[in-house]
Amino acid sequence: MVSIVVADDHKIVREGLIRLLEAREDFTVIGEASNGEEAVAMVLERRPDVVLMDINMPRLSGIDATRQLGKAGCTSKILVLSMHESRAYVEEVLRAGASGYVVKNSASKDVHNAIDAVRSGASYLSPAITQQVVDAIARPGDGGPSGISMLTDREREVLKLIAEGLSSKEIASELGVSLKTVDSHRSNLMEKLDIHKVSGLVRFAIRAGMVEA
Amino acid sequence: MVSIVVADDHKIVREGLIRLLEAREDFTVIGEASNGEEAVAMVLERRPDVVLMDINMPRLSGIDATRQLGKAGCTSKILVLSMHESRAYVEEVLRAGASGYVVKNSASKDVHNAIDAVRSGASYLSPAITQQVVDAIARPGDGGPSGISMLTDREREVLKLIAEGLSSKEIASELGVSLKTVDSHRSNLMEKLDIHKVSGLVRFAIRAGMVEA
DNA sequence: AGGAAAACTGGGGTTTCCCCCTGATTCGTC
DNA sequence: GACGAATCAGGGGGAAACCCCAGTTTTCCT
Repeated sequence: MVSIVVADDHKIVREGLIRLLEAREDFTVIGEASNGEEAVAMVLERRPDVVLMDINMPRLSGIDATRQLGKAGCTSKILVLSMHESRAYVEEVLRAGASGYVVKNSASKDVHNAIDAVRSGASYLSPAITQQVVDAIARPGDGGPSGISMLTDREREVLKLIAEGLSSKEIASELGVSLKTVDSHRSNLMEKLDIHKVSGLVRFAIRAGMVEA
Repeated sequence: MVSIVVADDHKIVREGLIRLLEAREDFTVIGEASNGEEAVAMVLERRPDVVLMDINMPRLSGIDATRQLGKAGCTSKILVLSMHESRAYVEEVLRAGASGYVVKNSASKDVHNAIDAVRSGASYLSPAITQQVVDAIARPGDGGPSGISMLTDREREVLKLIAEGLSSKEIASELGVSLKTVDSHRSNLMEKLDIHKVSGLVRFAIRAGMVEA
């Protein structure tokens, strides 16, 4: 019997997923969470075999939740569910400690297979993205890890706030640092991403799932 | 017996929805579509009682698909499924001719109720958004349709280029007009949309489907 | 443990661009 | 003629982008 916690911010999606999971008699859903914080707390308390975690969630993203669970020494296998197929995403998710990455455009059978895979200690990547991972490995000199992974935590934070529409001054006050510091981070991340316009940063942040469109 | 077509670009979401729908014995799903064009073709061919339509779909958005079905004289009731709760969305959806608006953060029971409602000729709006619609009606002078429809062709063109990352100077040369003209359009469209930051414009343009993220 | 590298922090100054303001002219439509 | 749309213009305030720099802390590697 495989115990599972489902985390997704949309109730109806959660319900649907649970139905699909419980079509397998050896799967049992022991909890559901509607945001990242709730997911972390629930997983640490109930210790499921597998966590089916959406990326886009309020309060704490699925990626950050995965990271926290890893630091907390949690042994539950984490299967990330995402609507994005971009390489940057997959990298981030796997580095955060997830065991699998399933795109939402998968059949329920694929999810079943993914759960079986991570249960046995393996990794699972949706067919749609394995090719991209292979591509990424095949050409390591194409400019590096494609973006977001080369940013520091602070730079990611600043990027997110830029994309949300805050001015540098507002970001400075939000983060409790000086305007000049924000300016530095801003310059540095623009240099790293080779994106030198706000519009480009916003699109990048949206593609990367850091902010909603 | 109520016949239903489900349109959503994520297969797993479709599957989940179908399960939830068929939990009601008087509901039967007679087709599923993964994009707007497919949805329009299928609905016109199979004439379901109800269409459960996601907004975010490739090729043709759920809103545009709804509009096309209306023009084609389709009598199927359209129930739009959306992850957004903003007023601008709801207005656009209803003006496109949909009979209902259900946020994804609803329980399956709500979807059942919504289908019953539109079947009997009524409208259905998720509790989360009814208040917003009431607000919008209560103050009709707050700017009108609150969206892209109030922009002129030229302003839309400028907005698109802004969102694509061009500077005003580049837009001017692209359109073959002076920098000052672009500046005017820029100011005017910002005023109309009440969005005064590039980041906000980019997100708006992406939501409106004018540019890719 | 010790040192190197990176990250985070802060500052000064310059240039460019954005944003808003007030105007104006032409054109087509109602 | 009134109106809206599109075109163009000047000027001013402010933010952003880019340049230089440097101190502190954290992280990483040997």
